[in-house]
Amino acid sequence: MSMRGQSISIGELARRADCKPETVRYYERIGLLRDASRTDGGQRRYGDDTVRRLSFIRHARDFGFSVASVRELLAMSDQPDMSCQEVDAIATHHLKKVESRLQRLSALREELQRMVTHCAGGKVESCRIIEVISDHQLCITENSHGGAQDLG
Amino acid sequence: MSMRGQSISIGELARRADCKPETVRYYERIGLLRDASRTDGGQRRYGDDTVRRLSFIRHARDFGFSVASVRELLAMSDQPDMSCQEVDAIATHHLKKVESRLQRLSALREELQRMVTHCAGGKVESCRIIEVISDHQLCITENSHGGAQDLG
DNA sequence: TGTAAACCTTGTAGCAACTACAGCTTCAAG
DNA sequence: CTTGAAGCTGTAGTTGCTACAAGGTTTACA
Repeated sequence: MSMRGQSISIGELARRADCKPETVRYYERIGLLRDASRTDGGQRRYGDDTVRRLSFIRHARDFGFSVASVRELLAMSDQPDMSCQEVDAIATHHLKKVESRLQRLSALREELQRMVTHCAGGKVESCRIIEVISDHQLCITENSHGGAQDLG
Repeated sequence: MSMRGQSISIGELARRADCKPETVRYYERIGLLRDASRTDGGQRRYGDDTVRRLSFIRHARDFGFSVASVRELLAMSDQPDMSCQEVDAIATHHLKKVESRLQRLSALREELQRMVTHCAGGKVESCRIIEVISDHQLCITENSHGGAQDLG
């Protein structure tokens, strides 16, 4: 095995994949990235394969896939001969979740718009925003109820 | 001070505000709810005022306001004579965040739809989904880039 | 009055997915 | 050969809860 291409430091790797060294170490710790080879002094050195792998991870995370899903996607992409049914299943499942999130969020936007529009700028006593938050009855949409999922 | 109206247990309170006892204790710990009065045996007892306050908190959280924002909103609603400019500012700020989140999410949905639609169901080798995640160049929208914010 | 179920108590640890230190060592440029 | 940036490990913090364990209290019913 040649050492050629094992010349990228953790900082450089992070820069190329648009994240931070801490994140790289974190991914190594949880097993998304394999243990890196080291210099004599103990610093990590990477090759282009890891740049590609890390970029894949970051993009998938950007797309909103959970680390667990990324793990599965990585395992599958490591086996090019496999059927991609499972890949499709994960993506479709994710799409469903995104769609329902989208619905909730847009109901929420309408409610907030309504609140803000109706706030006359007077006293807190008669503030439309406080009222709507206090009394769910004043909501138009039923969608805006149902448990907050990290919207905040 | 009469003890009348201090007869609601933590479980009952939680039920009325649609959350769990653990959450109530948590809110007490972080100072969103004041320390409750206790029975001789040391159990918490509440009045209707707390039911209203907790409902307010839960609704605000449902609307996606952070605990920090809820804290500010509570402080303001405790002062009915104040101008509600700040309330409006918090809500408007929140609305902006919701709107940008919404845009990102809908770009994400399109990309996922495109991925899933183009996945022919063949081998992982030629899987459209894996390709798009691997290579951001294949994305249509620019919006789908920019750092994942708790999408899942 | 006894007892058993249902509820409550505190404290602690866990979740996701990082992020931010502190206190030290190593590397690379000049 | 020095200096300053970057890297190392390990641990704790973030947000907003949730989930125990190991006990104590309340309440309803017989």
